[in-house]
Amino acid sequence: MSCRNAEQLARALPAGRRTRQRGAVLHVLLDCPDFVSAQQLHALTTADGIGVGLTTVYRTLRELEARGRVDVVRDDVGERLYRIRPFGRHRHYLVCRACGRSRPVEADAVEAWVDLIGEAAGFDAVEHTVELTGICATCRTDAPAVADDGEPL
Amino acid sequence: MSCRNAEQLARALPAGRRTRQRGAVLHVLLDCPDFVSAQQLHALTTADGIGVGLTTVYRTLRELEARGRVDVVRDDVGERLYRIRPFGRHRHYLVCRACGRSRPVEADAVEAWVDLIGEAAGFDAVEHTVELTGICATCRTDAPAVADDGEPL
DNA sequence: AATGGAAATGGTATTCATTTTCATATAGTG
DNA sequence: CACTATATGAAAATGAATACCATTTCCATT
Repeated sequence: MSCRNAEQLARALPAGRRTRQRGAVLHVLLDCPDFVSAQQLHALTTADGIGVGLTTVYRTLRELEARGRVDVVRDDVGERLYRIRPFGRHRHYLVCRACGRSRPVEADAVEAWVDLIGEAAGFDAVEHTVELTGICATCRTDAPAVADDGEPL
Repeated sequence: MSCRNAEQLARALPAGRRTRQRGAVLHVLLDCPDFVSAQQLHALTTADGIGVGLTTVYRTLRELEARGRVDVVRDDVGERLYRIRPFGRHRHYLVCRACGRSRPVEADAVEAWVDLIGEAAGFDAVEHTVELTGICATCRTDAPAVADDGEPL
């Protein structure tokens, strides 16, 4: 577990008290370049020896979400997946359905479109979610990352 | 419960056998201009006297989804909401967070953007979900449709 | 360093949408 | 009408997320 993101961690933290558990959740999140679930984070902190209760993981994630420090998507089961917001502002992602790797995409066009639509319809306080999934070039070329039954090979 | 959508119903049905239950689910769906949950559909068919088992409601909805006859969104709890696809093809919606009323929006720009992004990133089989929510003009002007605690007034 | 109270933690129980199971009923064909 | 693949649905299972609440911890203050 590296610490190269120390200042980013410090920036993300300032919400209430500094506790071992919140630090652990953030550390794991910062080491995950892709979206992870609360359950996975719980397992990862446990594996790291710094156990964090499931309740606290959920609470911390909700707080980070409220503070706009993470982006959230839902997988096909409706489970929430979290990822540290890489550039400080709201982003959308293209996620590979095979390997799970995600990359932020340039979405200014969509933001503008949303504003336009909302205004045209006379809606206030318009919020939006945009999620893109596909098969990345690597997974198309290489052997599939998962078997047909969904089990890792 | 009107029958003005008889031909639409007939077009939507052709999947497996013609049963009382599937007809009932479709009837209720066609009478709902907005998104409804599986649980609500189950309650509605029960209220209509044409009871349909919860299992069958879920099965029918999954079939309709697979056949592309309904659009699906998720509410903030992750619950799936269904709506008959009004123009035969994939649509996106602007949903009022206060009254729940939804309207399809013109999203060709987004479809084009998605294709562009997918191609630029070298992704295949790109799928997307776009959901817009806001407060409609009526709800902004009139008394709010729900109390602060979320209970209907 | 000691204190005290507000904030945070986490094990357990609960909720609730959705899925699975499987015995029974039904559609629709021959 | 009989027969069989298909459909139904009650009950049980699953699983993410939340509520509860006794216990612990942070940290400003003395």
